[in-house]
Amino acid sequence: MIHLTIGQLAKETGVSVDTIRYYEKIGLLEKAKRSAGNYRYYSAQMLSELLFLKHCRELGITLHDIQKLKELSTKPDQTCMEVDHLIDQYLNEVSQKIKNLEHLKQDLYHLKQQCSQHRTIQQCGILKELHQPLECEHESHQHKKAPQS
Amino acid sequence: MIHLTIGQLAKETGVSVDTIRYYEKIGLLEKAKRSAGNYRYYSAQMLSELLFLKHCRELGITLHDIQKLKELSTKPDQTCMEVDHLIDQYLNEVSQKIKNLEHLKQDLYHLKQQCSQHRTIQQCGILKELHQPLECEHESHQHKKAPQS
DNA sequence: TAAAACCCTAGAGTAACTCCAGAGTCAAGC
DNA sequence: GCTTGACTCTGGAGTTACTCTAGGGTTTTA
Repeated sequence: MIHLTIGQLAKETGVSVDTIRYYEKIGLLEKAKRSAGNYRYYSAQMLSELLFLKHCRELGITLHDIQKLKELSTKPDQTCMEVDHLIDQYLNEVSQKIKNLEHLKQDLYHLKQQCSQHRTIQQCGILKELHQPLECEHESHQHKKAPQS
Repeated sequence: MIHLTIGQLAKETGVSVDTIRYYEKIGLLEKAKRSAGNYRYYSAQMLSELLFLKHCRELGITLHDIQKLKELSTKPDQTCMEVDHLIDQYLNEVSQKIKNLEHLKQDLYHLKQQCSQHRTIQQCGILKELHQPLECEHESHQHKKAPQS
């Protein structure tokens, strides 16, 4: 019978202690059992649950959508169209993000060309260019939202 | 002499009213002059400042780094090595993000193959797979951080 | 003169954590 | 038995870059 403390679970899964407590707090992870001293402890089942969460997160699935997946899991006889659809959505999003980033890369590259080292700020082509509308080869680009770090 | 209200400035630049006020609050944009009725109003100079901000954001430059760029701008005789370096950093980041997303896309695509429509949740290959470690062709991938939406 | 359209402020909310202080618990060594 | 260090607990604040709300004032238009 596995019986892990939260620190051990964290090590085992690569998910931080804080994050595990956070998942519990928002109800994404079942409330852990407690020892006499009020420490959380975890079974193999919980470990596997947490790994599921982790894999989903690595795929960029939001906590909200993970919740949806978990709810779907409780209805074993429904078709999995919805699951399929959700993954499709993420595929589209990722493809779109890649496109936007490629544009961004072009723009940044173009910007970089404007300035070589050993000039002064006053002559800096980069700063000059940033004060103008961007107008590179791909005129019609619109990365509506700047990517979050 | 241009004399724009905040709403007009927002329309002109495509930056929301809330965002403009936010930039002022955090000191990224100079405090606007006020009319008798306490309305902000803006000159052509301010408009151009805001466009600079906007272009930077479109390139994914953080507010913190935009501040840095502005500070550098006030030292016209320094070399622009730092500016160059900053843009380089963003180029690297963007390239790395693209790589990670390409991996992600592979993973999601692989996942999608696991399930065709018209199965039940119980048989769903996607959900099954999410409960296992991901192990696709590119064994050694590590998108350390899931991409933010 | 009244309504619609605009503007003001302060503060809360968003996602998904991360970090902190202050306190309790546990195992090992002396 | 006691101390020390490593671990755990809680509640709450901080992060980024906004966005939204409530509750009010101002300006413009009909």
